[in-house]
Amino acid sequence: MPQEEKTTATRSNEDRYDAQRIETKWFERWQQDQSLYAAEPNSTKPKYYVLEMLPYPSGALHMGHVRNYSIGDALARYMWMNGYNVLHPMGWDSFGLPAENAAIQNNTPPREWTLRNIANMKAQMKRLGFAYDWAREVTTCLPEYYRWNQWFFLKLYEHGLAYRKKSKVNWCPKCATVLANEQVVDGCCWRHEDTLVEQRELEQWFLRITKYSEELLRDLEKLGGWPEKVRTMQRNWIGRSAGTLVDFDLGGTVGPAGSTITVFTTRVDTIYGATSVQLAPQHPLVADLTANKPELRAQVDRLIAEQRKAREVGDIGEIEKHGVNTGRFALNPFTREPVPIWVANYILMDYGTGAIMSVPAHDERDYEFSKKYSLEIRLVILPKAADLDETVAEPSLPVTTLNGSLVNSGPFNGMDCEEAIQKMSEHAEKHGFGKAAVTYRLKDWGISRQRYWGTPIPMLYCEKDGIVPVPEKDLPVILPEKVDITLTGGSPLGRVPEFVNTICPKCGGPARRETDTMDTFVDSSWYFYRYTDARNDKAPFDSKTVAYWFPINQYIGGVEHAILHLIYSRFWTKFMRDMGLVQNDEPVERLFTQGMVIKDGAKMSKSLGNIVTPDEMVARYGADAARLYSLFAAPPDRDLDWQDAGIEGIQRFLGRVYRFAVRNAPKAPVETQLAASPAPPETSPATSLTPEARQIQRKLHQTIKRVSDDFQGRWHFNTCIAAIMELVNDLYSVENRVARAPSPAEGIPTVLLAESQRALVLLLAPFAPYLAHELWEMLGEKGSLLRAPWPKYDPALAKEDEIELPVQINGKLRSRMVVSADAPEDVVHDRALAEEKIRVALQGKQIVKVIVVPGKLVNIVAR
RNA sequence: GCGAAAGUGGCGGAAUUGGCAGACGCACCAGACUUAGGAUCUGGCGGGGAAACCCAUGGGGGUUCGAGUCCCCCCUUUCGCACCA
Repeated sequence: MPQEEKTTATRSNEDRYDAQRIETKWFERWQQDQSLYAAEPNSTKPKYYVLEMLPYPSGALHMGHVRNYSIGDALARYMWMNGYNVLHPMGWDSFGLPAENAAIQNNTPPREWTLRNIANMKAQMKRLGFAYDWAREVTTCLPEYYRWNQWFFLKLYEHGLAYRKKSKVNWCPKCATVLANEQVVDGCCWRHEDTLVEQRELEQWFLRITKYSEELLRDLEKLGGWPEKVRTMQRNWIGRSAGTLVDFDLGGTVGPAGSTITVFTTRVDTIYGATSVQLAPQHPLVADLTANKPELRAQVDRLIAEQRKAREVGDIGEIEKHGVNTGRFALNPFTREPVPIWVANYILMDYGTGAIMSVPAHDERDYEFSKKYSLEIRLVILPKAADLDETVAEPSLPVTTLNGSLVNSGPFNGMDCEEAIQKMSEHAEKHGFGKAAVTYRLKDWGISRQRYWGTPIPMLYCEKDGIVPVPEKDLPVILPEKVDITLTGGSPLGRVPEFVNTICPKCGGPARRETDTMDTFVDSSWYFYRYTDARNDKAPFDSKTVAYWFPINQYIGGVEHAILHLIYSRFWTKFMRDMGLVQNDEPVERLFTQGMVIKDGAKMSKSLGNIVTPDEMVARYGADAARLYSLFAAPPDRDLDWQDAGIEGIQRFLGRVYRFAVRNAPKAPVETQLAASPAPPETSPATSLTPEARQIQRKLHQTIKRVSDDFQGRWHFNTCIAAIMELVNDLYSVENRVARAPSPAEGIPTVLLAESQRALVLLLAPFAPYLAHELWEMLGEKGSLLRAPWPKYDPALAKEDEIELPVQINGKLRSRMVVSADAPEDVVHDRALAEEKIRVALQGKQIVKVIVVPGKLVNIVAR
């Protein structure tokens, strides 16, 4: 190659990296082939289902989306290149409140607003070059999708898993609708963190997710590919607690005849020490206890106010314990002793039974409370340690250990706590005043929403036949278009007579439709099954097709869905399995939660004005640069601090790659220089290479190894992109050295150069697809880059010939020496001691020990 | 209060099993090419010191030939849980 061509860059337009030109060219080509990223039907390849969480079409993509999809797209492309049949779809979680709010503000119908946003965001995704199979696109707000929500609802109803009940529900005044428990955070609405959720008594549809409480908990053990953090959050949310229900008899003094107070306890072994019963202020019996006692009622109301206030502050744990004595008594069924009934502000109605037995000697809260009100404290458990220690007369209270034995407990004296819990539960059950029980924090999923933009619940109310499901053949129940959606006066659908008024399919008489719509988390509970068979109009999907693709091999999204979407969709899968629709117990094999994109130390948000938009980045730097930077700036599981200057560095790097390729573009078709397959060992044996060529070859194989390893393991794309940069830096540095060399024979063999360029393009393909395609074409390659085999590395060629070993004296660096990489230990040992600097430093000292760590260092211990 | 993760140059971040702390990138400095440079190429770049060297991974102890990495105590940040009976 003539030297003039290899010197530093010239200013010609040809070798300028013009991201817009390259990306526009390929963007247009990709638009013409809609099947480019389609999965192969009847493929013999192994399948791989990679999925990013579908977005809500809010209007435009933000950088968090770009990051999420850049990770998924890199993986999808990598798996394609590794010979997998890849499913990589995308869709729109397109029902929901923002569309209604926008409609109210801009006077645009929700449907129009939503579809316009989808069109915009889809165009953005395409421009960013994400490889989605758009033929499988799912849009949850269209009847072709939501009819299956309705179908599933009917199936749930048939199986007794959907039911209607009147109950206290969470109401957000700003959303003007009911919320699920999962949508309440610290007593406030998940969308309005400053808005306290109210309790309203309403008739609502619930899904019986609690039927699967135990399995949802147990199967978390199977999800080894999930972050431990997410599993812990789900475990906490399900909140399993094993204990005993015990009825305290009221002796007919309170409430209807035979009324009892049922308490839940995990420590029934301490029941002989129960010296009071505590009720939540909202407990139903409180009404009877306070009947004709306005003074008492007022005190209870004060307790309720205290609870509310603590919730508001979001710190119920810090509430000062207060209680009132009702003056009534309940019988401890074990001792037949009457104990006073109190109402206390620290007892929660929504946990357990809303009533507890108070055992001050063996529970910290009960101890604190009973001390305050001078209630009796009765010791019934002796810790083992205190038994042995003669000098301690009384163990310090409260004693909460399970490692003790019972005293003052009648026939149960002397038993271990564990044994006593079992025996006493059996005893209670045998005598009809209790039983072993498991309680969960998880409650049934309330899905009714008093809003317009959602799936209509396919139910009718007939005066004669009561609740009647819409017959399957009448699905979908279409969401009407022209609806007044202002926030006043309950469900908007209730104001559409032609929707509400219908005919009962049973009796033919008049009937009213349900006017609430479904929680949008219903939509996302099963959408990923629909992708496998997205255009099916006979069923939500074909079970055989699902069996081929499921479970999802890799799911990628934000950790904010750890308990909402990710627990609902696990429930949905288990229900569908029990229906025989799917075979898998769990929808997602591996879950990856990427970090947030932040800027200037805060999450990007309009109100803070620290927004960087993808459109802006694509226009200024190109899609490749935006994507590559979102992967390079931080490991994907950590938060990413966006810096505008950082993306410029990435753009420079892409320019360096491009210019190197242009300078060294093959003069003849590649086929004549290089065998068709990338088989480096044969094409360029290490032995005959100049040091420069060998350096490139070694770096090339090391880089392939590093990038491949990262995809297989840690997904630290920041370091593997850094590795590719190092390779490019080495290519530049060798190019420069060769250009300055006296003899042309020092050059890099054309074959090795071509091999390096080819591998470089392949390594970049998952991260920067536009540039990779451009260079692939420039190399004269004809086949699809997406299906080109991922490069292989040869460990022998990746190995260093010589290494620089540090030589330490007492752990301090004193010298360095270059040795052959496989030099035997004794040679390294002798060389180290012969080093000039070492000899000087060791003068007057005595060598105690020499530690040689092959390939790492030498440390001489001397005194 | 309990649990988890994190804390490394001016900045984002490397250091996969205890083995040269600071890879890669940004910013900055210098040189080259240039009418010009917000382009490109080359080199420098933790702090102190003239140098030999010394000091440095939130702070303090410890284990070890050797600690960013392991152990103990403490501080800060983020996240999760929080009177769960």
